[in-house]
Amino acid sequence: MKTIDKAWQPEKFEENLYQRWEKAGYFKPEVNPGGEPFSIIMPPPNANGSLHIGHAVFVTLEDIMIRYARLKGKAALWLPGADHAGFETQVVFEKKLEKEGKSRFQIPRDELYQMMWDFTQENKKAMEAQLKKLGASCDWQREKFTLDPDIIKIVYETFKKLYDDGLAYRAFRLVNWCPKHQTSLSDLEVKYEERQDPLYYIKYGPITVATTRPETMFGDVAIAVNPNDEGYKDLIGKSVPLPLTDRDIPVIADEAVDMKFGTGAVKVTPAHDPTDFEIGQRHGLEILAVIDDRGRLANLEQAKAKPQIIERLSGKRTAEARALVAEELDELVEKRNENYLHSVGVCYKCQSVIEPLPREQWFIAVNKPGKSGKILAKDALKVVKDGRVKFVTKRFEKIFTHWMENIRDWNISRQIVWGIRIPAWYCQNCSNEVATDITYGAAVKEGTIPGRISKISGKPIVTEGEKPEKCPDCGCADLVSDPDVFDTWFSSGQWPFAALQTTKPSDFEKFYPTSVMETGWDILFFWVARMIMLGLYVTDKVPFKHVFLHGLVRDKDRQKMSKSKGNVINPLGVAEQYGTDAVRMALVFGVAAGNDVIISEEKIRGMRNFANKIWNASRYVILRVSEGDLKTGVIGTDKLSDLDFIEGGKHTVENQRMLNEHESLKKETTRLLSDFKFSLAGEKLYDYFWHTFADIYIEETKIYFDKHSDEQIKKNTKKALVKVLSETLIMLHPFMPFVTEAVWQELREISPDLVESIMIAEWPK
RNA sequence: GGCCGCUUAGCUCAGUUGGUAGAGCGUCGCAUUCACAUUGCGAAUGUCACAGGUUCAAGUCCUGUAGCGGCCACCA
Repeated sequence: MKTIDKAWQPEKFEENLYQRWEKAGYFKPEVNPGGEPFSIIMPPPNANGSLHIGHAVFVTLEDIMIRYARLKGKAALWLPGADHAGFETQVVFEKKLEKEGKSRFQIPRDELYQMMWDFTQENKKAMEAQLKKLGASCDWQREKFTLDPDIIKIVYETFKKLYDDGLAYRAFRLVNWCPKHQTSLSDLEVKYEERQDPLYYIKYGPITVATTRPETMFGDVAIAVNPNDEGYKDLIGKSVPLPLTDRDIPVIADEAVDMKFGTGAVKVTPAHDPTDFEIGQRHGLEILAVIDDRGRLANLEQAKAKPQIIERLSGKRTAEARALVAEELDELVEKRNENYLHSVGVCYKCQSVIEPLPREQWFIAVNKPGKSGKILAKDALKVVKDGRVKFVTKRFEKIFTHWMENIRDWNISRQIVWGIRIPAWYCQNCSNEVATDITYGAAVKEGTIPGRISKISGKPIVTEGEKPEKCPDCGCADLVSDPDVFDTWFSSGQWPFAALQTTKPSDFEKFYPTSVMETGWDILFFWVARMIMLGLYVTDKVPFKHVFLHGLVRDKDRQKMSKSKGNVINPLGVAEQYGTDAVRMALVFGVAAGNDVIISEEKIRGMRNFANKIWNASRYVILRVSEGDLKTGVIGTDKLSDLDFIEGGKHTVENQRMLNEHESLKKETTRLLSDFKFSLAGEKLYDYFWHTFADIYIEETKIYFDKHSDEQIKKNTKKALVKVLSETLIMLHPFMPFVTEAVWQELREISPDLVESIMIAEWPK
């Protein structure tokens, strides 16, 4: 005697169902061998923590797309992965070390790398379990990690290709330096804050200059004025004394100087200010650095500072030095504008003020043609304009275009250990900068990372290119490797093709370009833009045909979720409490594409109620059709062998109306899903199932099950119930995979023609 | 400074090619051993920010105004 539970109990089903699906191979594209390829590369979550509610959004949306495609008979591949996440992870790990009273600067490079390797592997494992809990139907056998040796090999090949093409180059430039993390950052990783600081007016002999940063004056190499500024005409070409030092600096003329700002004269510090750097380049000025890696005054001897100044200021942090310099200058400070409002660049992770420092680093040229004729930014703009890459919410296309049109060269060197080591070597003898002849194929150097053996190649994993035998310029073997690692986005920018080229031999051929890239709009520039540029550059094809961007998750008061505000919803926690289906549905319901996702526990509870509604309405159908006992839930023995209606059979008007409405629902839902309108499709199904199928139709059937004795009508009504229910379940399945499958299995008891799993059912036509 | 978006029921938001305003949560009344109280039935609440315009018809298209939010930008 089989019974059916009175309520939907997700905890009783979810884990088992997921395991069954995975074991049956349903997550693999091979379940639909002849199907049209459909592919999504999962944005690999950072392996430095656990999944948060934002991850649940992408899992839900991508799983909806994949399950829908699979039900439509496509060979649907969802390729999972995890990201080592370079700097991000190192920041997390450094915090962890700090709590233990340690500093990363005390730990040898290889040892630190090893520690972080273990750290990310642990996180990765936990994240995989969490993705499964959320019902992600991705192909785990194709899972990739951004530090897999075969991925590193591809990243090296790309770098080499860019280098040979003249698009990856090493240059001595001003970079964004975080003095806390002691690494450079890309322009995107610098945030700007409005601040009020004093603006000092300082007398340099006959000229007064205005500055917010008097402490950089030791690096001054000139005074610049606008060539059209009558007031300074006579001074151009003359020299003025640099206070607190024993040297003079020239007065030069440059168009970049705004006559109306301050006194119309600027101190020029090429080593510590981007505009000044450019002025310096134009006039061939010395780059005199007086701030070190830790953001402290240094090199004051070379700057010819007076001895007592060197004594007093060397090693002082810039903020502290600022006040001290003002003090030393004394009456040379003509006046101070105390509350000058300006924006200051800070590190996006630690809010330390960014110091522009001159450093030798690797850059990617984005606006200039390579020898190949390719221009990264321009080519990327073109494919978007052509519609070869379509943004699902059109407005992001404008944002993308605007950014891409104003993009500047990209600094990819990071002075950290966690990441892919830049495979470049420098000759010690011929002082010739670069001797980078990268042999990437055998990316192996014994003992670099002790004890770390690749599962794939069986060789030790390293993050360095193989050392070239000799310098191509002078022939010596005295080569040293670049100590830096790549910006993590340089490797993740290659993710779609790199991942597909390293899973199965035919995957790239079959699944690239991928169908959809679904991710958060906050990484539109960081990631999506770079994927388009690099994907196009390396493969000559776009990496994806559609970009679907989702927003930020906020609470019901529109507040961003954060640990400090205490409004964080842990997706796994609420999934445990209300069921995964409820969480998933709550994350798409009422959310327009690209908009922020507003979530609250009440909303999740509402969707839990819906899951229960599905369960109970189905329970009713199963008990009715099988002639079971509605009260106890004991399923009867009657079965429906096929769902075709009896020839010439009679239908009640209610049946007929129901079947008609169901037909239009199918059309509508299919259209909405194909159009990426997940929210509308979900709402439609919700409304239909609850307020039409359950509230109206089922209620109507009660009447004629009780009152009519016509067997043919009864039979047709049963068939209509099962047909409408089973097809609606299939349509709901992408949204709520667990309850729909659980019900499907019960339904098979009374309708044996249904396929063994709803996952491999056919999308209703 | 440039660009983008938002303004619809008490709250949070949908609204698909312009065709008599919707959902979730909440509120009020009634029902209750009949699939489901994780329920059913019924009810209330909106000059769709404001001002113009196009149209037979505008929440939906155009122009302007106000408020809010976001992104980008090297102002010493």
